[in-house]
Amino acid sequence: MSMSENGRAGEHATMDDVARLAGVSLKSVSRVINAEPHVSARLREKVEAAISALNYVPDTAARSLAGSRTFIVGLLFDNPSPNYTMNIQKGVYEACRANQYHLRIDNVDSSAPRAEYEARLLGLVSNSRCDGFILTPPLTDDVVLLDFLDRSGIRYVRISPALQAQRSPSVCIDDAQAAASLARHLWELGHRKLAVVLGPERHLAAARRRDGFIAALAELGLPEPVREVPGNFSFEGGIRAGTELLQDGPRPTAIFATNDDSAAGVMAACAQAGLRVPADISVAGFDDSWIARSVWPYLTTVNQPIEEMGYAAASLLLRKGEPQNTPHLLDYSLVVRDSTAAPLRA
Amino acid sequence: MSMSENGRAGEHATMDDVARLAGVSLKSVSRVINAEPHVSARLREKVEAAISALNYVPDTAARSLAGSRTFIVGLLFDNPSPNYTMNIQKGVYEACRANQYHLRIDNVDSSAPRAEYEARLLGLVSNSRCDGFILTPPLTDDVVLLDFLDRSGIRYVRISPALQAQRSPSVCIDDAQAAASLARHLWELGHRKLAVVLGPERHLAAARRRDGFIAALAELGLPEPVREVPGNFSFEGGIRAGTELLQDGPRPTAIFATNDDSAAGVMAACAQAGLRVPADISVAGFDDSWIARSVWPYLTTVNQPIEEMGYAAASLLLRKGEPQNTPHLLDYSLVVRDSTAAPLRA
DNA sequence: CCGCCCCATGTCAACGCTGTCAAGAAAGCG
DNA sequence: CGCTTTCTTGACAGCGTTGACATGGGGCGG
Repeated sequence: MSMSENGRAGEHATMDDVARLAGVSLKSVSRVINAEPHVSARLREKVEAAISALNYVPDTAARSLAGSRTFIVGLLFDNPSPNYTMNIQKGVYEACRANQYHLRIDNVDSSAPRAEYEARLLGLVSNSRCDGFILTPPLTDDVVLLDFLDRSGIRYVRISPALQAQRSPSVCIDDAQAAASLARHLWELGHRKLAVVLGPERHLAAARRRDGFIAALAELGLPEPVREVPGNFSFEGGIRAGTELLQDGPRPTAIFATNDDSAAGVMAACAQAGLRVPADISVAGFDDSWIARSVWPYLTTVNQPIEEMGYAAASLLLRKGEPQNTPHLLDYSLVVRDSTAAPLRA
Repeated sequence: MSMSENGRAGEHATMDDVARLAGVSLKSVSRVINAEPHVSARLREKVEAAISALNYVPDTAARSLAGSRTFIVGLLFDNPSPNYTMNIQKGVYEACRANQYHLRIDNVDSSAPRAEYEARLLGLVSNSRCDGFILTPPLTDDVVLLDFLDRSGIRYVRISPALQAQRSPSVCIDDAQAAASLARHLWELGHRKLAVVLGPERHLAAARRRDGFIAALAELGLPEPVREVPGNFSFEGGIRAGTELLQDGPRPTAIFATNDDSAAGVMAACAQAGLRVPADISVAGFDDSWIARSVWPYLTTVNQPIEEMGYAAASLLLRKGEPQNTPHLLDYSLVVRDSTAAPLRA
């Protein structure tokens, strides 16, 4: 109906205009906008007509000044991997938009000195006047932050928390099961000499991936132990880990890196060592991030619905009523691409 | 001085509290906060002491309701490449933070039908009540949007605009010169058979890179024409372009892809064709995005200070007084890594 | 048929800050 | 030394919305 006909520069209709045009009181307009009960259908219609005729959009500043809500969701990042961050952000953004909320993004840098970092983090949270926060790893497991939020009565939803899953609403996938499905995939291809590239020590989700992977193989009856080398979720770390695995000891026929960046690094190490993926060696990652399709061959990995997780987290945060503290589990899926294949017969 | 001592949940000090503690009027506090003239040093000190004692932070909602500013900068994206977007965002964010501004991010999707896209874009701009906008390509060259902003008297700064450089404040690098420096690098290594992978047709910056590259070679006296194949700034596009260049006709000894993603694709195509980079063929990109260090060998490329561009753009927007419409030029730098080397003697 | 309660709607004072205007103090000038 | 100008400070009314409360009409039990 309403054309993009708002006309003159900077002239915004106010609630007053709507009320006058609809012939009702200010408060009634407010009621319609906020979907409050005790509004007759007729009144609602009149108001809605006036709103769209005037192309009225409520003024957020006035709303938050008068009311108790700010209509802002805070998204907190620390040390972002660009792809992950972008995807989360996109999902959260869409959910905010659907709920007429705005998104405020803040970065903290945990590599700063702890005291400074903490001061900044708590300052950010207490001064930004958001209606709630969405936390991503590793902030999800920062006990100081969680304590502060709880103490202040600020709502928050965590994405893929590793600690105290029952402490707050959260969304995540079953990392262990997901890694297990990858383990079965490699097993079924015929791989028996396997290795894992671990994640950062404090990243507990990475540890769960490792555990799920190894447990699944044990269950399948893998004869020999899985080799494990450290990694740090980065491409360089992947190169180092891959190099280590290829140089010393018996060479694995398949390597599972606990995220895609590491896996890409492992593939680079293989190329350096003159091995062809997947003919000579299989490599698999985890996340299905953008890099999984920016390497050749395309990476076999586990897809986490990252954007969807962001969307779900924001929806959880914005939903009225008492939040559930049980984790909201989303589906992962195994994405078989070109970096895994049956091992050559020796 | 001030500890993170703001104490009880949700209790924020107001200007009233500050005024009372400092023993001055409300308005005086306001003056200090807004750095208005005509404030004695003594008064300023008293107020500042009270502010930090109370850990006072002005309420943005009230400020924007009462005043004419909203303290929000809008950052508009369309079809974001994750790395580019993240870096711009980071720079803009930091500049906002330095100026006590907040950042609002909005995405539009230009692949939607034109009418819908336009309605959304203009709605976004006119309803979001930002003090100004930062535009990134390709939004920088959307004439409908620019007209609307100008007509509405809304300030904006463009990052790397391609059209009508004098129309608004903008920040950019000299794409042609940057590509030329890459051309000279390849020339000096001894390459004489060169090829370019182009960018999306409408991306004019990509065209400028191509032009600068070719012009520099012509000036150096390159005996034969540079081969050109289409690309679309994506990894897949790079693979296709690379494959095309390697299959038909005389094989180039060096390939310049007009962005890093394409370059990574070209490298993948080389690997598929059994060629080794840089021994058999050199590859160079443009952007120095994150992918340049997520491939092996690490990519030789041109560094655009993307984050800095975001920072500069926001600073320009927030600076008081009449903005300059001459482009704000930032420095690029040639980043020589491992993907380029002297060609083998035939 | 009366009184009570509930539903629909309205009135009005905040919310925390800035813009306008006024007033007092200090400084400049002849 | 008195008058004007300039500098410094303050009083007060909104900004556009919501929350608390008031009001009046209709349904329902007794």
